[in-house]
Amino acid sequence: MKRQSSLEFALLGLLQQQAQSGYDLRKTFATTAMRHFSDSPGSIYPALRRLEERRWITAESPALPVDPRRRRVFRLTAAGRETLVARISLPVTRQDVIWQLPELMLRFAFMDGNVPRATAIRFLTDFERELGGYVEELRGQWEQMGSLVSIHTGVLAFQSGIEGFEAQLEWARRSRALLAEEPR
Amino acid sequence: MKRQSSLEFALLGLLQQQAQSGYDLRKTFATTAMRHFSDSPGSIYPALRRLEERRWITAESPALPVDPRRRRVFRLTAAGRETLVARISLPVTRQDVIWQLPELMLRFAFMDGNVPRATAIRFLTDFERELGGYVEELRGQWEQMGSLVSIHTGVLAFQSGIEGFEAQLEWARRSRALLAEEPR
DNA sequence: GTGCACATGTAATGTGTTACATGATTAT
DNA sequence: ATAATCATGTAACACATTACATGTGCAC
Repeated sequence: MKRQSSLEFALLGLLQQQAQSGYDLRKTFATTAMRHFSDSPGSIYPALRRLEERRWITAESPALPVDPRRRRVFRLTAAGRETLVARISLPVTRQDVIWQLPELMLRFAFMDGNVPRATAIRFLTDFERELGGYVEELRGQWEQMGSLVSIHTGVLAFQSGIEGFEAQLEWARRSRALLAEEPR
Repeated sequence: MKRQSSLEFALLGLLQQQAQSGYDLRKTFATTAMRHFSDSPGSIYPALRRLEERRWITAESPALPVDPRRRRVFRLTAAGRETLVARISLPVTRQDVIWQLPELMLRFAFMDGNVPRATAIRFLTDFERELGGYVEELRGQWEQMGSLVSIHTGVLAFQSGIEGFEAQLEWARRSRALLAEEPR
């Protein structure tokens, strides 16, 4: 039961949306908002091979008789889809909001078409609870840092973190309301 | 000219503030806002040894004749201090705001007592410029995602990212004003 | 015909993670 | 006495990064 890496998860999610080649995926990582993933061939091709070995994706050789550019287009298998859905549906823990915020957002982003809307709403509910608790905890620490006689960059940096989390909280509340209202 | 890891940088910064043992550092990582660093012994002790080998820190044996608990208290050397200051003073690039935001905040947090206030102000100026540019770019992508007939979690997740960055921008502007006003 | 984008891959290296291991001191 | 905390360490493993390597098709 080895936990797959974030990169592998991202690859599964992208391949669920659209069957494509390693090169296509690299371009996505290089040019879109998923930039924080490396687009280096040394990370992506080995990761694709691992997914292939686990039978979560398959490579179909492209338009015949031969594609001179030997492109390999990958698509999700049923097992891959299951893995993806399982990962997306994981509960939101305090550990996640502390250490894995980007991955949580990725999970939310991949929910479309993979899980019912109720799951997305539950995700946001849990997210608000855990993140809210964490922000309170941080606030407590912040107050103990004492009335700053002069301005310390350390305290300011800490504040920046809190405000970032608060923005995410706000976003979650708004998004949950949107999803709840929205018909269908 | 090998680039040191974020962990090594964090260790240098903490040791500059206070000479302490590996165990103390682990506790800091485990309990404070620097939680996103692992507190596992398998990461910290080897990292401390690397820093020791490069002569950036030294271990002094504690209160003699013998500390039965064989605590090793580390402190920065002059060379270590130089390394720390150099890393803190690095220019803020677009790459940094995209891929290394947490590390940027760490650099800002460690500025106190290590670099003049003007450096902190310049940091924020550059930070605002680069982050502002990146946010504009993201907004452009967002508009091209098209008027969402229905609400997609993907689009919402994207929005969350933008709003997070905007919160950081706001913070930078406010903090820069504070630093500029503040006397001394 | 030269350079660039397409397309995939391997090898070396460093480092973070997890799990394991050891032993002393303090609290109950 | 015995559990928890203090304190440091190693070994196995997986993974990301960087650099290198190869070759095609197309545009100018």
